[in-house]
Amino acid sequence: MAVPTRSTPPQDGAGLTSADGRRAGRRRQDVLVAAAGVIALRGAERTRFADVSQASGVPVSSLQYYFGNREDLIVAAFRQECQAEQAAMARTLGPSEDPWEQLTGLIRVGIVGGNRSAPAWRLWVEFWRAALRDDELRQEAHRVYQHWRQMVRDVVRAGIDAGRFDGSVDPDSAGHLVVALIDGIGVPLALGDPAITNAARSATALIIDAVARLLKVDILGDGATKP
Amino acid sequence: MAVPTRSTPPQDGAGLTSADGRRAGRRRQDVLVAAAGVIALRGAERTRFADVSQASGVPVSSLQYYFGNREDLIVAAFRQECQAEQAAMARTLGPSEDPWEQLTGLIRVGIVGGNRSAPAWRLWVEFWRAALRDDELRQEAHRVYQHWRQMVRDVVRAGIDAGRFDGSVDPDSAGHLVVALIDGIGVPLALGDPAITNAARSATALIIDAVARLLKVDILGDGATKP
Amino acid sequence: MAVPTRSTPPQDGAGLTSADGRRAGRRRQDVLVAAAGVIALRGAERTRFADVSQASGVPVSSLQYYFGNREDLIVAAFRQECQAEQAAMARTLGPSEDPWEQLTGLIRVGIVGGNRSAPAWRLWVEFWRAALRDDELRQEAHRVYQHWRQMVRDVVRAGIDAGRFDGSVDPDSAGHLVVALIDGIGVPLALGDPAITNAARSATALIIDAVARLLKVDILGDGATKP
Amino acid sequence: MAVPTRSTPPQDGAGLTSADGRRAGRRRQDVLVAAAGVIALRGAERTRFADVSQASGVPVSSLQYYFGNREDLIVAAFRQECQAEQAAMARTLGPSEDPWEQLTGLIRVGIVGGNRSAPAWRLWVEFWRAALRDDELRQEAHRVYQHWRQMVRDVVRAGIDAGRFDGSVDPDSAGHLVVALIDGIGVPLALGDPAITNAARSATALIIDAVARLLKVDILGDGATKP
DNA sequence: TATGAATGAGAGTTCATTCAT
DNA sequence: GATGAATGAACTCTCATTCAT
Repeated sequence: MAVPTRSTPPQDGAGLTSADGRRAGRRRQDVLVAAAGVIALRGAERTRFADVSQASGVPVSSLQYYFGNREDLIVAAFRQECQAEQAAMARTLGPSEDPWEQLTGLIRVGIVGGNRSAPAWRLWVEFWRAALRDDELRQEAHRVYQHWRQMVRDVVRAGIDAGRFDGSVDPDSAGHLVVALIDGIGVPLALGDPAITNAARSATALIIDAVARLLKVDILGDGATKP
Repeated sequence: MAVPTRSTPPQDGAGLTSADGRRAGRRRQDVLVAAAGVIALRGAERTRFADVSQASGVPVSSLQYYFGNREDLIVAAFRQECQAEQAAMARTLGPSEDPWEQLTGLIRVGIVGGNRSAPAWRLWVEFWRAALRDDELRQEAHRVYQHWRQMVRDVVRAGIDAGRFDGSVDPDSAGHLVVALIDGIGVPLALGDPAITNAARSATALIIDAVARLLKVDILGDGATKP
Repeated sequence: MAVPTRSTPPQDGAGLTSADGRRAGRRRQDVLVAAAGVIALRGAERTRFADVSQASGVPVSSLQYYFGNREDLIVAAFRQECQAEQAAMARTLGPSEDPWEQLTGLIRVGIVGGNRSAPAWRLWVEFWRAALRDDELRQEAHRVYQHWRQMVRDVVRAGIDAGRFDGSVDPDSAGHLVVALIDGIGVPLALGDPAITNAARSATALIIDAVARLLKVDILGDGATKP
Repeated sequence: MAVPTRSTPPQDGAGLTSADGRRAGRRRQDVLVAAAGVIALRGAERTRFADVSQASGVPVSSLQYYFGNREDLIVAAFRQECQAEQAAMARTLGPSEDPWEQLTGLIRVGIVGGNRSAPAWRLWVEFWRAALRDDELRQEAHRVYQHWRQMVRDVVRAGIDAGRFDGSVDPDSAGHLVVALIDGIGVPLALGDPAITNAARSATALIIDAVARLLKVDILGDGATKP
């Protein structure tokens, strides 16, 4: 029984579940996804209203009506992407209860993203760049990092408790390191570095191996962590 | 072969050592350093001729006369910065002959940069962003990565040969991982992430520790690598 | 003949007294007063629907529904203000029967307006400016001037007949001059000219004195006009 | 020996007499005159860069290069007009040494302006309106009024000293009144009020007559001021 | 009747670039 | 060789207005 009204202006973050706001949310959402695509393609600074308009089919003035500002549109697109990423992360933890599987799952999702590695990484580089000078985005970035590391930390702690990971490992540090490894391998991936792209061992395997080494994982699950 | 007049519209990289072209080279160099400063401050896309002019004291039209294009000026500034970074890296290897000390030296320089961590990292993030869409800069980035990893690889190999690092370590992988760890920790540093900035263990210590763990370094140098 | 529903898209000037159109008339009136306030504050050209909406609490699209056009809304506001002014003038004549008192009353009201001199004068300057290029407003301005001068003329004539003013005075000219003096002192008042605002003799006294001089008023009312 | 260079950017008020600034001054001056024309025609608020560009033959971006701002262009045009007016006033005093002739000269110039009465008055109304909300223009307006009144005051004082005007007249008040009369008659002139335009006695004669009355001028110059 | 949603038109402003010394 | 003057192009933003309840 969707009300066939046009749509309502954003209300930023709200309205996703409101009665007839669903369509508004839809349109807003669609625009943001389109905007994120443009950003990945052209870069945030070169993302014009005209580009997003063309990509989304929404008139320029409507975009301004929805988001107020070019700046705000870009920020909204980034935030939406961050939320999507975090949601994907959270979903990853579900399937298995094994800490190591959960951890490798997180790493895999972190590196490969929504199965389109390079473009996704380009967007992240754009995000970092934008967050350098935008307070709102910087806060968002801190939140994302915090969430990221916390998920890793929790899994590592669980792994230690379960005797799967070496007890000498500091879960906090592990959180920092795993995230750093992922971001750090993401940069050359974004840049299409042939040394990574064509590496005998894929980026993901490389990182997972390193993490196994760091945690001295008991890969077999027999309680004997690596020497 | 001395150029009798002041200087020639640069020819990129040439003339740096010519007799009185030195002065011209100086000016070019100074401008590029100033430009890099502006880029770190305002972002590459928002770096206008007027900004660089103000920062360097060189008139706008002279900048154009020297570098031709806004784009070209930015690219030149980035390349100059890359070269400076690589030179700094190379210098780091000199003082000691001990592989572990050399390696930690590289890491230290990589993370702390020219003793102004955050601003330097901002410039790197800008560089990655710019390299995403500029062929010339992307090639430059690949070169930088290659050089980086090679230095690490060589040191690791030497360390293994010397029995300081665990023999099971793959020097190639080590190169990738060390560089990834550095870049990966650099991003939150650039963003002023409080979780890193205020961390009990400094970013550098964190990374060095992780690398030690990965390489099972014989820290004491007694030939017994970590278990 | 009562209009059964609330009100009709105004028809300019009609419906003010209809049975329950009174409410609608009220609202229209209120909006126009609010609009006049905005005009005095921001200037007619910079008076946007949004401003009047905010000042009156009436939604933008309702304003358009009521008044049709931005232009038309502005014009209506000015006309309403003119009518109010003329009504105030007419009321002034009532209390006294003495021509000189009536004349000074007119001058006083003309200069001080609705007891908020400067803002009122700002509105008049706005009105003149608007009337320069709007036929409807220009006609209105001519009407206002005519009415103004006529009131003065009539009072002057009565004063001459009563022997209070010098017989050599031409009532027509007096009308022009008195109105000119008032408008002419109003301009610096509107502009906050310190030379007027802080003048030893207030603007009103200055003008009344001059008019007395022009008319050679027999101030004492003893039949002996000034020499 | 005019240097055939293009022109130099404004420097507001300066450069009118500088060596090669003459051409710059010329162009600037021409633009301002053209702008004043547009303002009189369309009103200051509706004066677009495009209008002035068309009227002056100077490209829009050059106008911005010269004046920086639309606002600043308008202000400059008004100020230039004010200066021209004041210069014309000052010139008026020269020819005769007779106070009454000087005074009527001032009045005539004040009312008729540069021999194009109505358009000139439209510009003044625009000026007042603009000065209502622009600090710079408001100051300018105060200066113009001050100068205006001072000229009248000085002439009146000279006239009293010479026995041509009645000694009971206060020169200060006379300054205010004469200026007020002129402005006050200018408004209906600007509005094309038929009652003034077609008046048997022209606006100028009307005002001069009133002033004569106020000052009890000894028109014949025989030392006997009017009774 | 009255109002929120959406959009087109128009204008200012910034900035790289060209031109002429 | 080096620089100031001038200008065109591009883009954001504001705001009246139309449309659909």
